Amino acid sequence: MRPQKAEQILDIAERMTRAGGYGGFSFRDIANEVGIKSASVHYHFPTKEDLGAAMAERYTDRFVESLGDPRDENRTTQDKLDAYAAAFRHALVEDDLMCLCGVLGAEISGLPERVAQEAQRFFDRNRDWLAAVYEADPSFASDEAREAAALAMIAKLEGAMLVARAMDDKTVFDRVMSAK
Amino acid sequence: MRPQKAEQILDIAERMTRAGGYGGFSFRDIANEVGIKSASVHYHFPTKEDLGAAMAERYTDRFVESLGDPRDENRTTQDKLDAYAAAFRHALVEDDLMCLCGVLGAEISGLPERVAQEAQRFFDRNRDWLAAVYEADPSFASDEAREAAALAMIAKLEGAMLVARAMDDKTVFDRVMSAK
DNA sequence: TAAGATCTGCCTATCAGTAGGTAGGCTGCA
DNA sequence: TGCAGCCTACCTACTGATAGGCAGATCTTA
Repeated sequence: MRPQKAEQILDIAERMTRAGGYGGFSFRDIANEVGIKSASVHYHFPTKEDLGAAMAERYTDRFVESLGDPRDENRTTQDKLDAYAAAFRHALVEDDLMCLCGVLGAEISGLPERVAQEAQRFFDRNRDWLAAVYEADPSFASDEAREAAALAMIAKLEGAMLVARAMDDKTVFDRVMSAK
Repeated sequence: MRPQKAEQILDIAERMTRAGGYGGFSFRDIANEVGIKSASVHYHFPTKEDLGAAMAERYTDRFVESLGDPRDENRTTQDKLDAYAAAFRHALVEDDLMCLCGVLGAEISGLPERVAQEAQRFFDRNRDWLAAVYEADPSFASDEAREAAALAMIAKLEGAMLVARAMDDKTVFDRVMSAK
């Protein structure tokens, strides 16, 4: 288990990053909010890259874990897909923030290596989860088709979040998701 | 007309922003590449907000202008939509960069006001262009339906770009766009 | 069980580097 | 002569990061 203070630091860094990107937080910003000095933040996370990678790793693990088992036979495929979309919707509407790895993905070539790797892992894990869900759908004939559908679903959701935030209109998300 | 040097400055700022976000360029970065001093960049664009807003404005104007007339009767609806998707594809594959306003949209709450406004204008203009294209499609019964379809198209394209870059795999874009 | 050693979590102080931004001067061209 | 365009030189504020120290908890061992 990570110390409570470290979790608190990650909470704040995550919120600031989801609002303004990887450059949107500094060790001093975080320290001020936690109520410690910036040098003490370095005690928990030696470098900004360490902090960024830990933040993205935790986000991905939590997110994928919240989705549950993609092969759970007690839930329909549609239920799982609805729950998947609801996870994104929650991040946008409840948190009033962008998806962390969506933000990081947008500025990926400006990120430290390990942060970029963790951001990439989010999308790999999401694709795998959705592709596993689609295994129960006989209308998909191949792994390639399932993977393409998975990527399309992720893209639509990330895009819907991004556009909703950019246009400063959260109804955009629902309109995109229910468009024919 | 803007002086040639100012255009060059915007070119470099745009490329750097599309790679690493609004925080991904500095006046010094740009000055070094242009071959002048950072103080001279301030001569052309007094503040970073001025530069950022001009960059986003130029990007939007060029992009929308390249799309042509959405009500042009010499082109089919499908042709126009294909050309629209191709414009995004070009930005990703040819430039090897994210959409400028996609990046800005992702970090929108951390942007200076006028830059955020220009980013928003990109999406407004795109929505209007697509909605106008859909006017020729009788399967859309209302302005609301056309607007929803327009937003869904933008979201899918921005999302496809974002995911393709985050996963460091440009084939993702085509797979998303051709998924059933 | 007492004494010493070590660990945790924070502090102060400071660093070199970079950020955006400004004042004022030089140069060459219309 | 005037001004566009660039320069030098500088500013303040902030960046991530490091060194060294200190109080208190915890562990070790004689």
